[in-house]
Amino acid sequence: MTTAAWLHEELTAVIEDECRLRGLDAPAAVPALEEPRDRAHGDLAATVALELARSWGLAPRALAERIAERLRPRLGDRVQRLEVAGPGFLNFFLSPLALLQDGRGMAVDLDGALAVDVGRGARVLVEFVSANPTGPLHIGNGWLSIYGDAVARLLAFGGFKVTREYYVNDTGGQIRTLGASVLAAHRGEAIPEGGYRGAYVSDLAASYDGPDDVEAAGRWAVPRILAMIRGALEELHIHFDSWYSQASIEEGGLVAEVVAKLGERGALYEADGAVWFAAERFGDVRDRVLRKANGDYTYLAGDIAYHYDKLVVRGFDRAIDVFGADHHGQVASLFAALRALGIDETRLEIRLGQMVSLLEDGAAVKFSKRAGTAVPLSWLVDKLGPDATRLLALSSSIDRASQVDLAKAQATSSENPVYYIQYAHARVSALRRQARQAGLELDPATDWSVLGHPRELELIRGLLRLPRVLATAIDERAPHRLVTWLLEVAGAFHGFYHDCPIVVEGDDRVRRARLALSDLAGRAIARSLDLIGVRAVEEM
RNA sequence: GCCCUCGUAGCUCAGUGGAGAGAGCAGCUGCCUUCUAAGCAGUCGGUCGCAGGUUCGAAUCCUGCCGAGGGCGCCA
Repeated sequence: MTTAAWLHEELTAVIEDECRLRGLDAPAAVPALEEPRDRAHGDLAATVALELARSWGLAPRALAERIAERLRPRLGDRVQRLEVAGPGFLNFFLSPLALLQDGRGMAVDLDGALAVDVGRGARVLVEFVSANPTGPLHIGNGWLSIYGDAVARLLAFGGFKVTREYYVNDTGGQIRTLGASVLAAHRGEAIPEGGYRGAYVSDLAASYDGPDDVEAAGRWAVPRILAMIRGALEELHIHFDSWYSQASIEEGGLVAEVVAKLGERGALYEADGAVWFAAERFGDVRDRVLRKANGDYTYLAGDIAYHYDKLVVRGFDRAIDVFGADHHGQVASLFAALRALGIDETRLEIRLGQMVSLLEDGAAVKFSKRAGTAVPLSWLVDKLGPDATRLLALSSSIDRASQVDLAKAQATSSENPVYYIQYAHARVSALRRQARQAGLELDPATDWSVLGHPRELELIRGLLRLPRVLATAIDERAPHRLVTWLLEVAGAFHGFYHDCPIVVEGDDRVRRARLALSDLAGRAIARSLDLIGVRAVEEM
């Protein structure tokens, strides 16, 4: 057991005992100990006294003193000092021994230390990218593809059975527009108003040999464009388990079936020759058309059927959609439809990523296919490589509209954070090689008690933070938290490496312990990099 | 007009109920005859958009305002 877990147990025991003495109900749970930002406040801190003071009718400080007094005799040599500070914080100063024990424990069983099983085998469908197959992916698409892929990796690590799916919008007006663009280019005519003008259109048109029909040309072009999209994703090590066709849902009759189901539940009405979904009654901001006056189904009708397919027909326990903020308008409608269909809406989770823009000459330029400001994803990957691209995309939260400074991303590529992290791993790899050559055996269970340098302790503290960070990253679907941790721990490792000789150290016991610590850092970094899909290199 | 998201250092961003707010880049200053200097150390830099409120405690929660982005189609 880690020191933090053990302290939490002791603290809980004291508080429960104190409750009995006072005839009070024990709190549902004593919050976990926190790591204060300021080391002057100890290694771990508890805020229970502040939280319980009111209901116990005591001054927080007095309550903290009382808890501290009861706790002190139980602490032994793993805690150097317990002090009450500020308004009533309980600050624990651990003995180096406790940290070293925890570090050694983690080194001996890293898998055990990191294990989280929040998924319990639940089947989750993660839908992401799903960009219309009318042109190559741009950087904005790319950012969210990388995010979706990292979330899928995290969920799989967290015990979910994950399926990655790309929803292919291979039907409807845009495909006709695409077909018309290809045909026009094929005939050497001008691209029609509102059509697709990229170079890929003329490339495709050159090899088009089908009939002179807009539908046919569109259907012909889609798989070819999808191949381009797939290629760009493969470069980033993003693979899908399933490419799900919108047309197939329509042709299979599911759209009609689901619309009928909504009708049976009294959620539909007709007006102006169209079939409407009474979405407002189910929480949407307005009602929506599902079937147009001309008999065609709307995109929303297909999307509702698609989600019905995910959650009912295919029976996934959970569906996670990763959308760009420009699809924000769909969210309320989809949830309204789930409510109307009687499907537990908590099974659907929609992650909206804010828009990505390009920073050029200090001004943001939005990605727009029409305005011609969409930079192809593959262009950036060619410049930076998959690792730097992925790390750049994952270093900030998707809740924030991020700005990519292309000039900086390229010019400072050697100073890119990805190299800082990979360099730490490469250094560990070099140490392992040199240790082998020097006949120094790597043993995680070696005696760690010979360590104690501030750099060593700082690195161990950082490593011990990983289990909590990982759990949070999974829970919040926030891979950027792992990136933040990687940067911190890489920094701690570089500091340790700089000040603490390892293979060349004279004291053999210290050599072995430092090698074990380095090795642990390397494994923890490699594991985390793998979860965000960035390679851990052996040398640089 | 209504709805959603965001506003933190010159720039790009962490931190979303805990104690004097952090990192990287940019600027300035040191450190390579020992395991990779793609490194380490120091320094400069902030009314956490503004104003109220809730709380023992607010960058974090609530309200209003300002600013940015997105949405509000019988488009997809």
